Amino acid sequence: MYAEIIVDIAVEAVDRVFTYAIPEGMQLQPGMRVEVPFGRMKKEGFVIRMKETPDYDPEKIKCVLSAPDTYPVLLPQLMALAEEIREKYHCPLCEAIRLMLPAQMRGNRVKIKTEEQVRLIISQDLVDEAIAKETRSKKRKLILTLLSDGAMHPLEELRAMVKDVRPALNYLQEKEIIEIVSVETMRSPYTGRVEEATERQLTPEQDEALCEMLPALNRPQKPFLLHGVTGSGKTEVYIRLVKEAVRQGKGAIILVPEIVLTPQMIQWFKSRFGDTMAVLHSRLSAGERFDEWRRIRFGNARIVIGARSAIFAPVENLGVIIVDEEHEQSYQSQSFPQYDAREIAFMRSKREKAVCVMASATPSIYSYAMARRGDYTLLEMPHRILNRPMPKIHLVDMREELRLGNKTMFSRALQEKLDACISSGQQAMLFINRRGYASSVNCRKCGETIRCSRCDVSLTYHSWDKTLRCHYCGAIIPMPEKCPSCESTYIKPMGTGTQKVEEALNKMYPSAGVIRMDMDTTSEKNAHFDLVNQFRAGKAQILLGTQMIAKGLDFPLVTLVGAVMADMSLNFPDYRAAERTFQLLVQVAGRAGRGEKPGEVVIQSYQPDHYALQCAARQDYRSFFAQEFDRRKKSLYPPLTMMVRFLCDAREMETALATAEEIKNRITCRFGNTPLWRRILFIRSDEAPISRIQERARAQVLLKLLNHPDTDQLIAAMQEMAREEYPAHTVLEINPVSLA
DNA sequence: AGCACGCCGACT
DNA sequence: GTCGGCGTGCTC
Repeated sequence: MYAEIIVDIAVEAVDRVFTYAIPEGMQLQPGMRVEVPFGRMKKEGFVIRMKETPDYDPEKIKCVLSAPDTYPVLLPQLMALAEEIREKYHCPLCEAIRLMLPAQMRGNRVKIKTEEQVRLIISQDLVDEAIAKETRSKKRKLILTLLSDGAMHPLEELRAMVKDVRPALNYLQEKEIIEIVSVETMRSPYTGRVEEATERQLTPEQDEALCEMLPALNRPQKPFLLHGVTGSGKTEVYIRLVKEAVRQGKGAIILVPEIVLTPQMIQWFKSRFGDTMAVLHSRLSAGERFDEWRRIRFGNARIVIGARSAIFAPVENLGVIIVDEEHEQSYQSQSFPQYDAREIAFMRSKREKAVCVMASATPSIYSYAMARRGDYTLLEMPHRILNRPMPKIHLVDMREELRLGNKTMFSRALQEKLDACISSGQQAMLFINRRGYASSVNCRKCGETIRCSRCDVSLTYHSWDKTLRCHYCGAIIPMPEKCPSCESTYIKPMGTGTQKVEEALNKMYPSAGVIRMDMDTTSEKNAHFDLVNQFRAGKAQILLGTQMIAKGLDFPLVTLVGAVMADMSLNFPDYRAAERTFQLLVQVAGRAGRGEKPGEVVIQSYQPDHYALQCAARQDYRSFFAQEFDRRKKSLYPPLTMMVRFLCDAREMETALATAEEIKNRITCRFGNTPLWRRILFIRSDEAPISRIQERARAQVLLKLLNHPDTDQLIAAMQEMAREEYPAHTVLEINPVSLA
């Protein structure tokens, strides 16, 4: 017998199967991992298929060396999916396969944790006799009594019950009364009990959405886009759907944006599904990750909740895929291959006939467009559970405040409501999308802004240690006494950041307690979790923070939410600025009024007429979508087109620019006279918006491509181009998350 | 990826 | 005359 094998080398030149002979007695199946001789190297590979007769010179065929596992590490469905990924993202097959295996599995560095366990090896009826005979040692008597149930007992357990247990055990082992064996164990981060949560009555909206989705478990259907407002109870719908899948003997995958941000989601699922659930996210240790993977692979866990890469979990008989907060950018991988977990979810659900649900309170423009076109089935839940009202939203024009002499960062409206909220003992959340004390430090005399010496960005003042910090390279310098360019001492922090707001709040409400959550206060391991819990426990009345407090948190006592500078993200040089601002504001506003008391929201803005703010204030997704989609269509932006960018970085801007220019010219020469040229709507090479980061000059080639089946060839060609060597280091980005 | 094979410049 | 530069090309 022969096996066709993909060798684990990520290069196009070897991205094809090689035929190996299977030695006598070796049991191989497609999907298994093998070690093979390759050239004069020893390499890992994957069995793609078995063959009776080789189509390669049998004289030259070598033998498989070994198979490290006894089972296929790749399920057939996932092997097929890997092939599909190779085609779609133009990567070698082994790169696609790597996505599907826990990192430690490669390179044979798998350490399987073992635990010593003890049990009786004499028959049950001899035990009492043995216990009776143990008059010499109380310890041995106790051990035998503990073991008399015939079950395996972890050595640790005995150690806890009997001190200095080892000699006694050795004695009993020698007498062949007990045996001590090593048993493979799992390092499971979330072992635990099922605390049967009270089943909540579904609202008619939830029920209707669920009833639409359930039939898809048995009859393949288009993916669903579940558009449910904040607080509409999407999680409960997921749970019911998964429950039914489990009842039918199927498994489920639930994707969440960043698992550390949604501990609540895990709690909910854990309380319903207990140990049949596995959790996969970036903060697990290598060992934990591997064990969770094995629990899934061997069917001990059939429900998987995890971040982006969990879409590749080896769940057999997959019934449901849910993508929660579908609009989040974190579903797009930033490393090669640049897959999008939502696309993979779609591909996988189609292949495995699973129900696919994309859900959000603020669907991405892409998904809603798909739904409108009929590629997704749209389900809407426009009301909150328990007839709770949506929060009342006030949009405040900060220009008007200034005109009336209010120079503080809080409008009169926010100030009043904050006063009322604090004095009545309730909780408030304030959102400001910038960390640090101020946005920049400016010289009042020459107008100069203090910039990072290594990056092309302004430095941010941090008040607690009086430093200036670069948020791109992390550089820290002491706050200078005078302006670096004109030596004037009249330099001053401008604008507002979380630290400045914190300072103001502490002054205004000395006894209320303020918790600040941003990159600077959450860098330690459990800081995020701890701060959230402190606020939930009522240790402070005000939670202040950046993006990270905007999503997924559920504090029932919060009745007031303020967005201090709501339009900050609106002026980024990015075509998604409006979409991001809208999403952020709707999500932030959604934190208010999640408990019994209704919530209020104050959105402060200098551009209150902008449709992103207007629509957010009305919580009017449809209107926002209509206007944004129209704008994208007019300006030819995604999802109607594709943005592609080569990012070239080098020591000197000259080099970076030259490389960008060269790439642009090569594209022009190569495709200028072909029909594919018509798919390129726009090509330009120039400096990147942030022209220097960490002392590296940045230039770019920016392309806008028409969505068309044959655009794929262009992408493939560009991917190849990006791999070549240039004077400047070059990477290709497809629909990049940031255009900085 | 790694390594061999192969065709042109300065040295034991 | 050789030692060695790293440019193509192959690996079952």
